[in-house]
Amino acid sequence: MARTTGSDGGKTEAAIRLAALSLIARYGYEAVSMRQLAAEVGVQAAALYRYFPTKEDLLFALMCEHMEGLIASWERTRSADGDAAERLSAFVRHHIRFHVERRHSTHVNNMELRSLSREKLSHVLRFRSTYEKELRQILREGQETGSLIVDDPALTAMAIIQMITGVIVWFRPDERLSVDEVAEKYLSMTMRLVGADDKPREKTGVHAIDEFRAW
Amino acid sequence: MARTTGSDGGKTEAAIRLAALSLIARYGYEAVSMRQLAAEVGVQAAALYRYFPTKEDLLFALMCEHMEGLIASWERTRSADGDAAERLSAFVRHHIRFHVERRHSTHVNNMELRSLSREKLSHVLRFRSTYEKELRQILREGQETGSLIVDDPALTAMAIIQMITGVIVWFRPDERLSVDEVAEKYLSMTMRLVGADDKPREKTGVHAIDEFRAW
DNA sequence: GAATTAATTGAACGTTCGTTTTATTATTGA
DNA sequence: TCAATAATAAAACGAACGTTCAATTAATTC
Repeated sequence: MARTTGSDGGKTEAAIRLAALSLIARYGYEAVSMRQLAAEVGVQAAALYRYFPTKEDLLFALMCEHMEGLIASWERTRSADGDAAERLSAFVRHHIRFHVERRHSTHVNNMELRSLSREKLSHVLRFRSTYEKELRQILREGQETGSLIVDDPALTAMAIIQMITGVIVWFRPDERLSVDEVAEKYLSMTMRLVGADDKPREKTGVHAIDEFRAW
Repeated sequence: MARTTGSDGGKTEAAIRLAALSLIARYGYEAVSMRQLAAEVGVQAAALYRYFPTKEDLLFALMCEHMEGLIASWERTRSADGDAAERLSAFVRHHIRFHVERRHSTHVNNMELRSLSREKLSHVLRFRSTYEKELRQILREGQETGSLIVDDPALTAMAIIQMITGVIVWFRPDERLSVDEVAEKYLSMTMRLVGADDKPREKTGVHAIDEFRAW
């Protein structure tokens, strides 16, 4: 046998990406074999090589897609106006929602960096650094205007990102808390962490994003 | 050839554990082969099986050693007296120091859980839960006495642990910051996060641990 | 409807994996 | 000094790995 009825390159590639994210998130990149992935897609292992030249290229493609999506989504969401506290609120809310809605690719991006070659790794790290710089700039502005308590913007940015990304380690939808409830709790902790009161952000930040997200 | 001159079971096992932590932390459990590990130790692969029945048992032993050490170290450090803020300070300082000093085994414990079988996994998770409960109890006490702002003790405990464990991802000794400087910065952020001022902890917490750590 | 292209199969390649077995040597204790 | 035991080497096991190649069929184009 050979080409199957109804086969479509576009759909097959999408199915490969989806299955790969799910399997790698659960078992790890090294532990997932190309045959296992092919079986999940419902195809022979050789068919995968029509879409991705090597296993590592597949991993790299998944990571790039995630990071490009993250940066593009934040660029669509962020607003130039607003003080540092308001922009920080928007950043935290967006970050948590984006990552909770993409648990698998977030896991892959956080856990599988060591499986990339030097060049591919530095490519992904450049994406990361672009994104982290957004948070650092918000913190630095808050530090300069005195509206936020930020001892070390770079260190604080790492601490905040690790805290709010950590949601996906334990959070599962359909539990006692919704995504939005969790996001608000993490936002409160983040704002206290930088010495900003809850009050101002509740007046401004919430509804601007509410409209965008169509609650 | 067979037994080599000067060979010693105790030293060989220790060398295996050390090399395994280093290799697995760098390349990941699945990516490290028994032959690669044996070469790092300076021994043949078959010799490893005199100390660990399987590769997974080796990983499990490394994880248990780390968690038992963490819990025992905290039990030696913690003090029954002091308010919630003081006990939280001690917890954060101890956590950061312990993990920074054991970067490799911390990495292995955080990244390789998925490579364990169900039974071994639940064994390690029980260690984790024992340790996390210590932090939750501190936060709950602070919540009940009103000395700390804690909306949800379990959620706050996860957020704090993920933030302060994240140090090992970016922190390297011999840089612009020492371990203790980093620990103090994270402590400040943690205390603000739970709405506790810097002032009281600087008076009490620091010196009690200073003596223990022989600064 | 014939030619071309897209999509996939099935078999095979050489390599590496975790692990076992057997033999051999160093050390220890009587 | 000699048996017993501890520690290792060397070779081999079958299984699984990522990947390639040739053959084959479905869809598309003219």
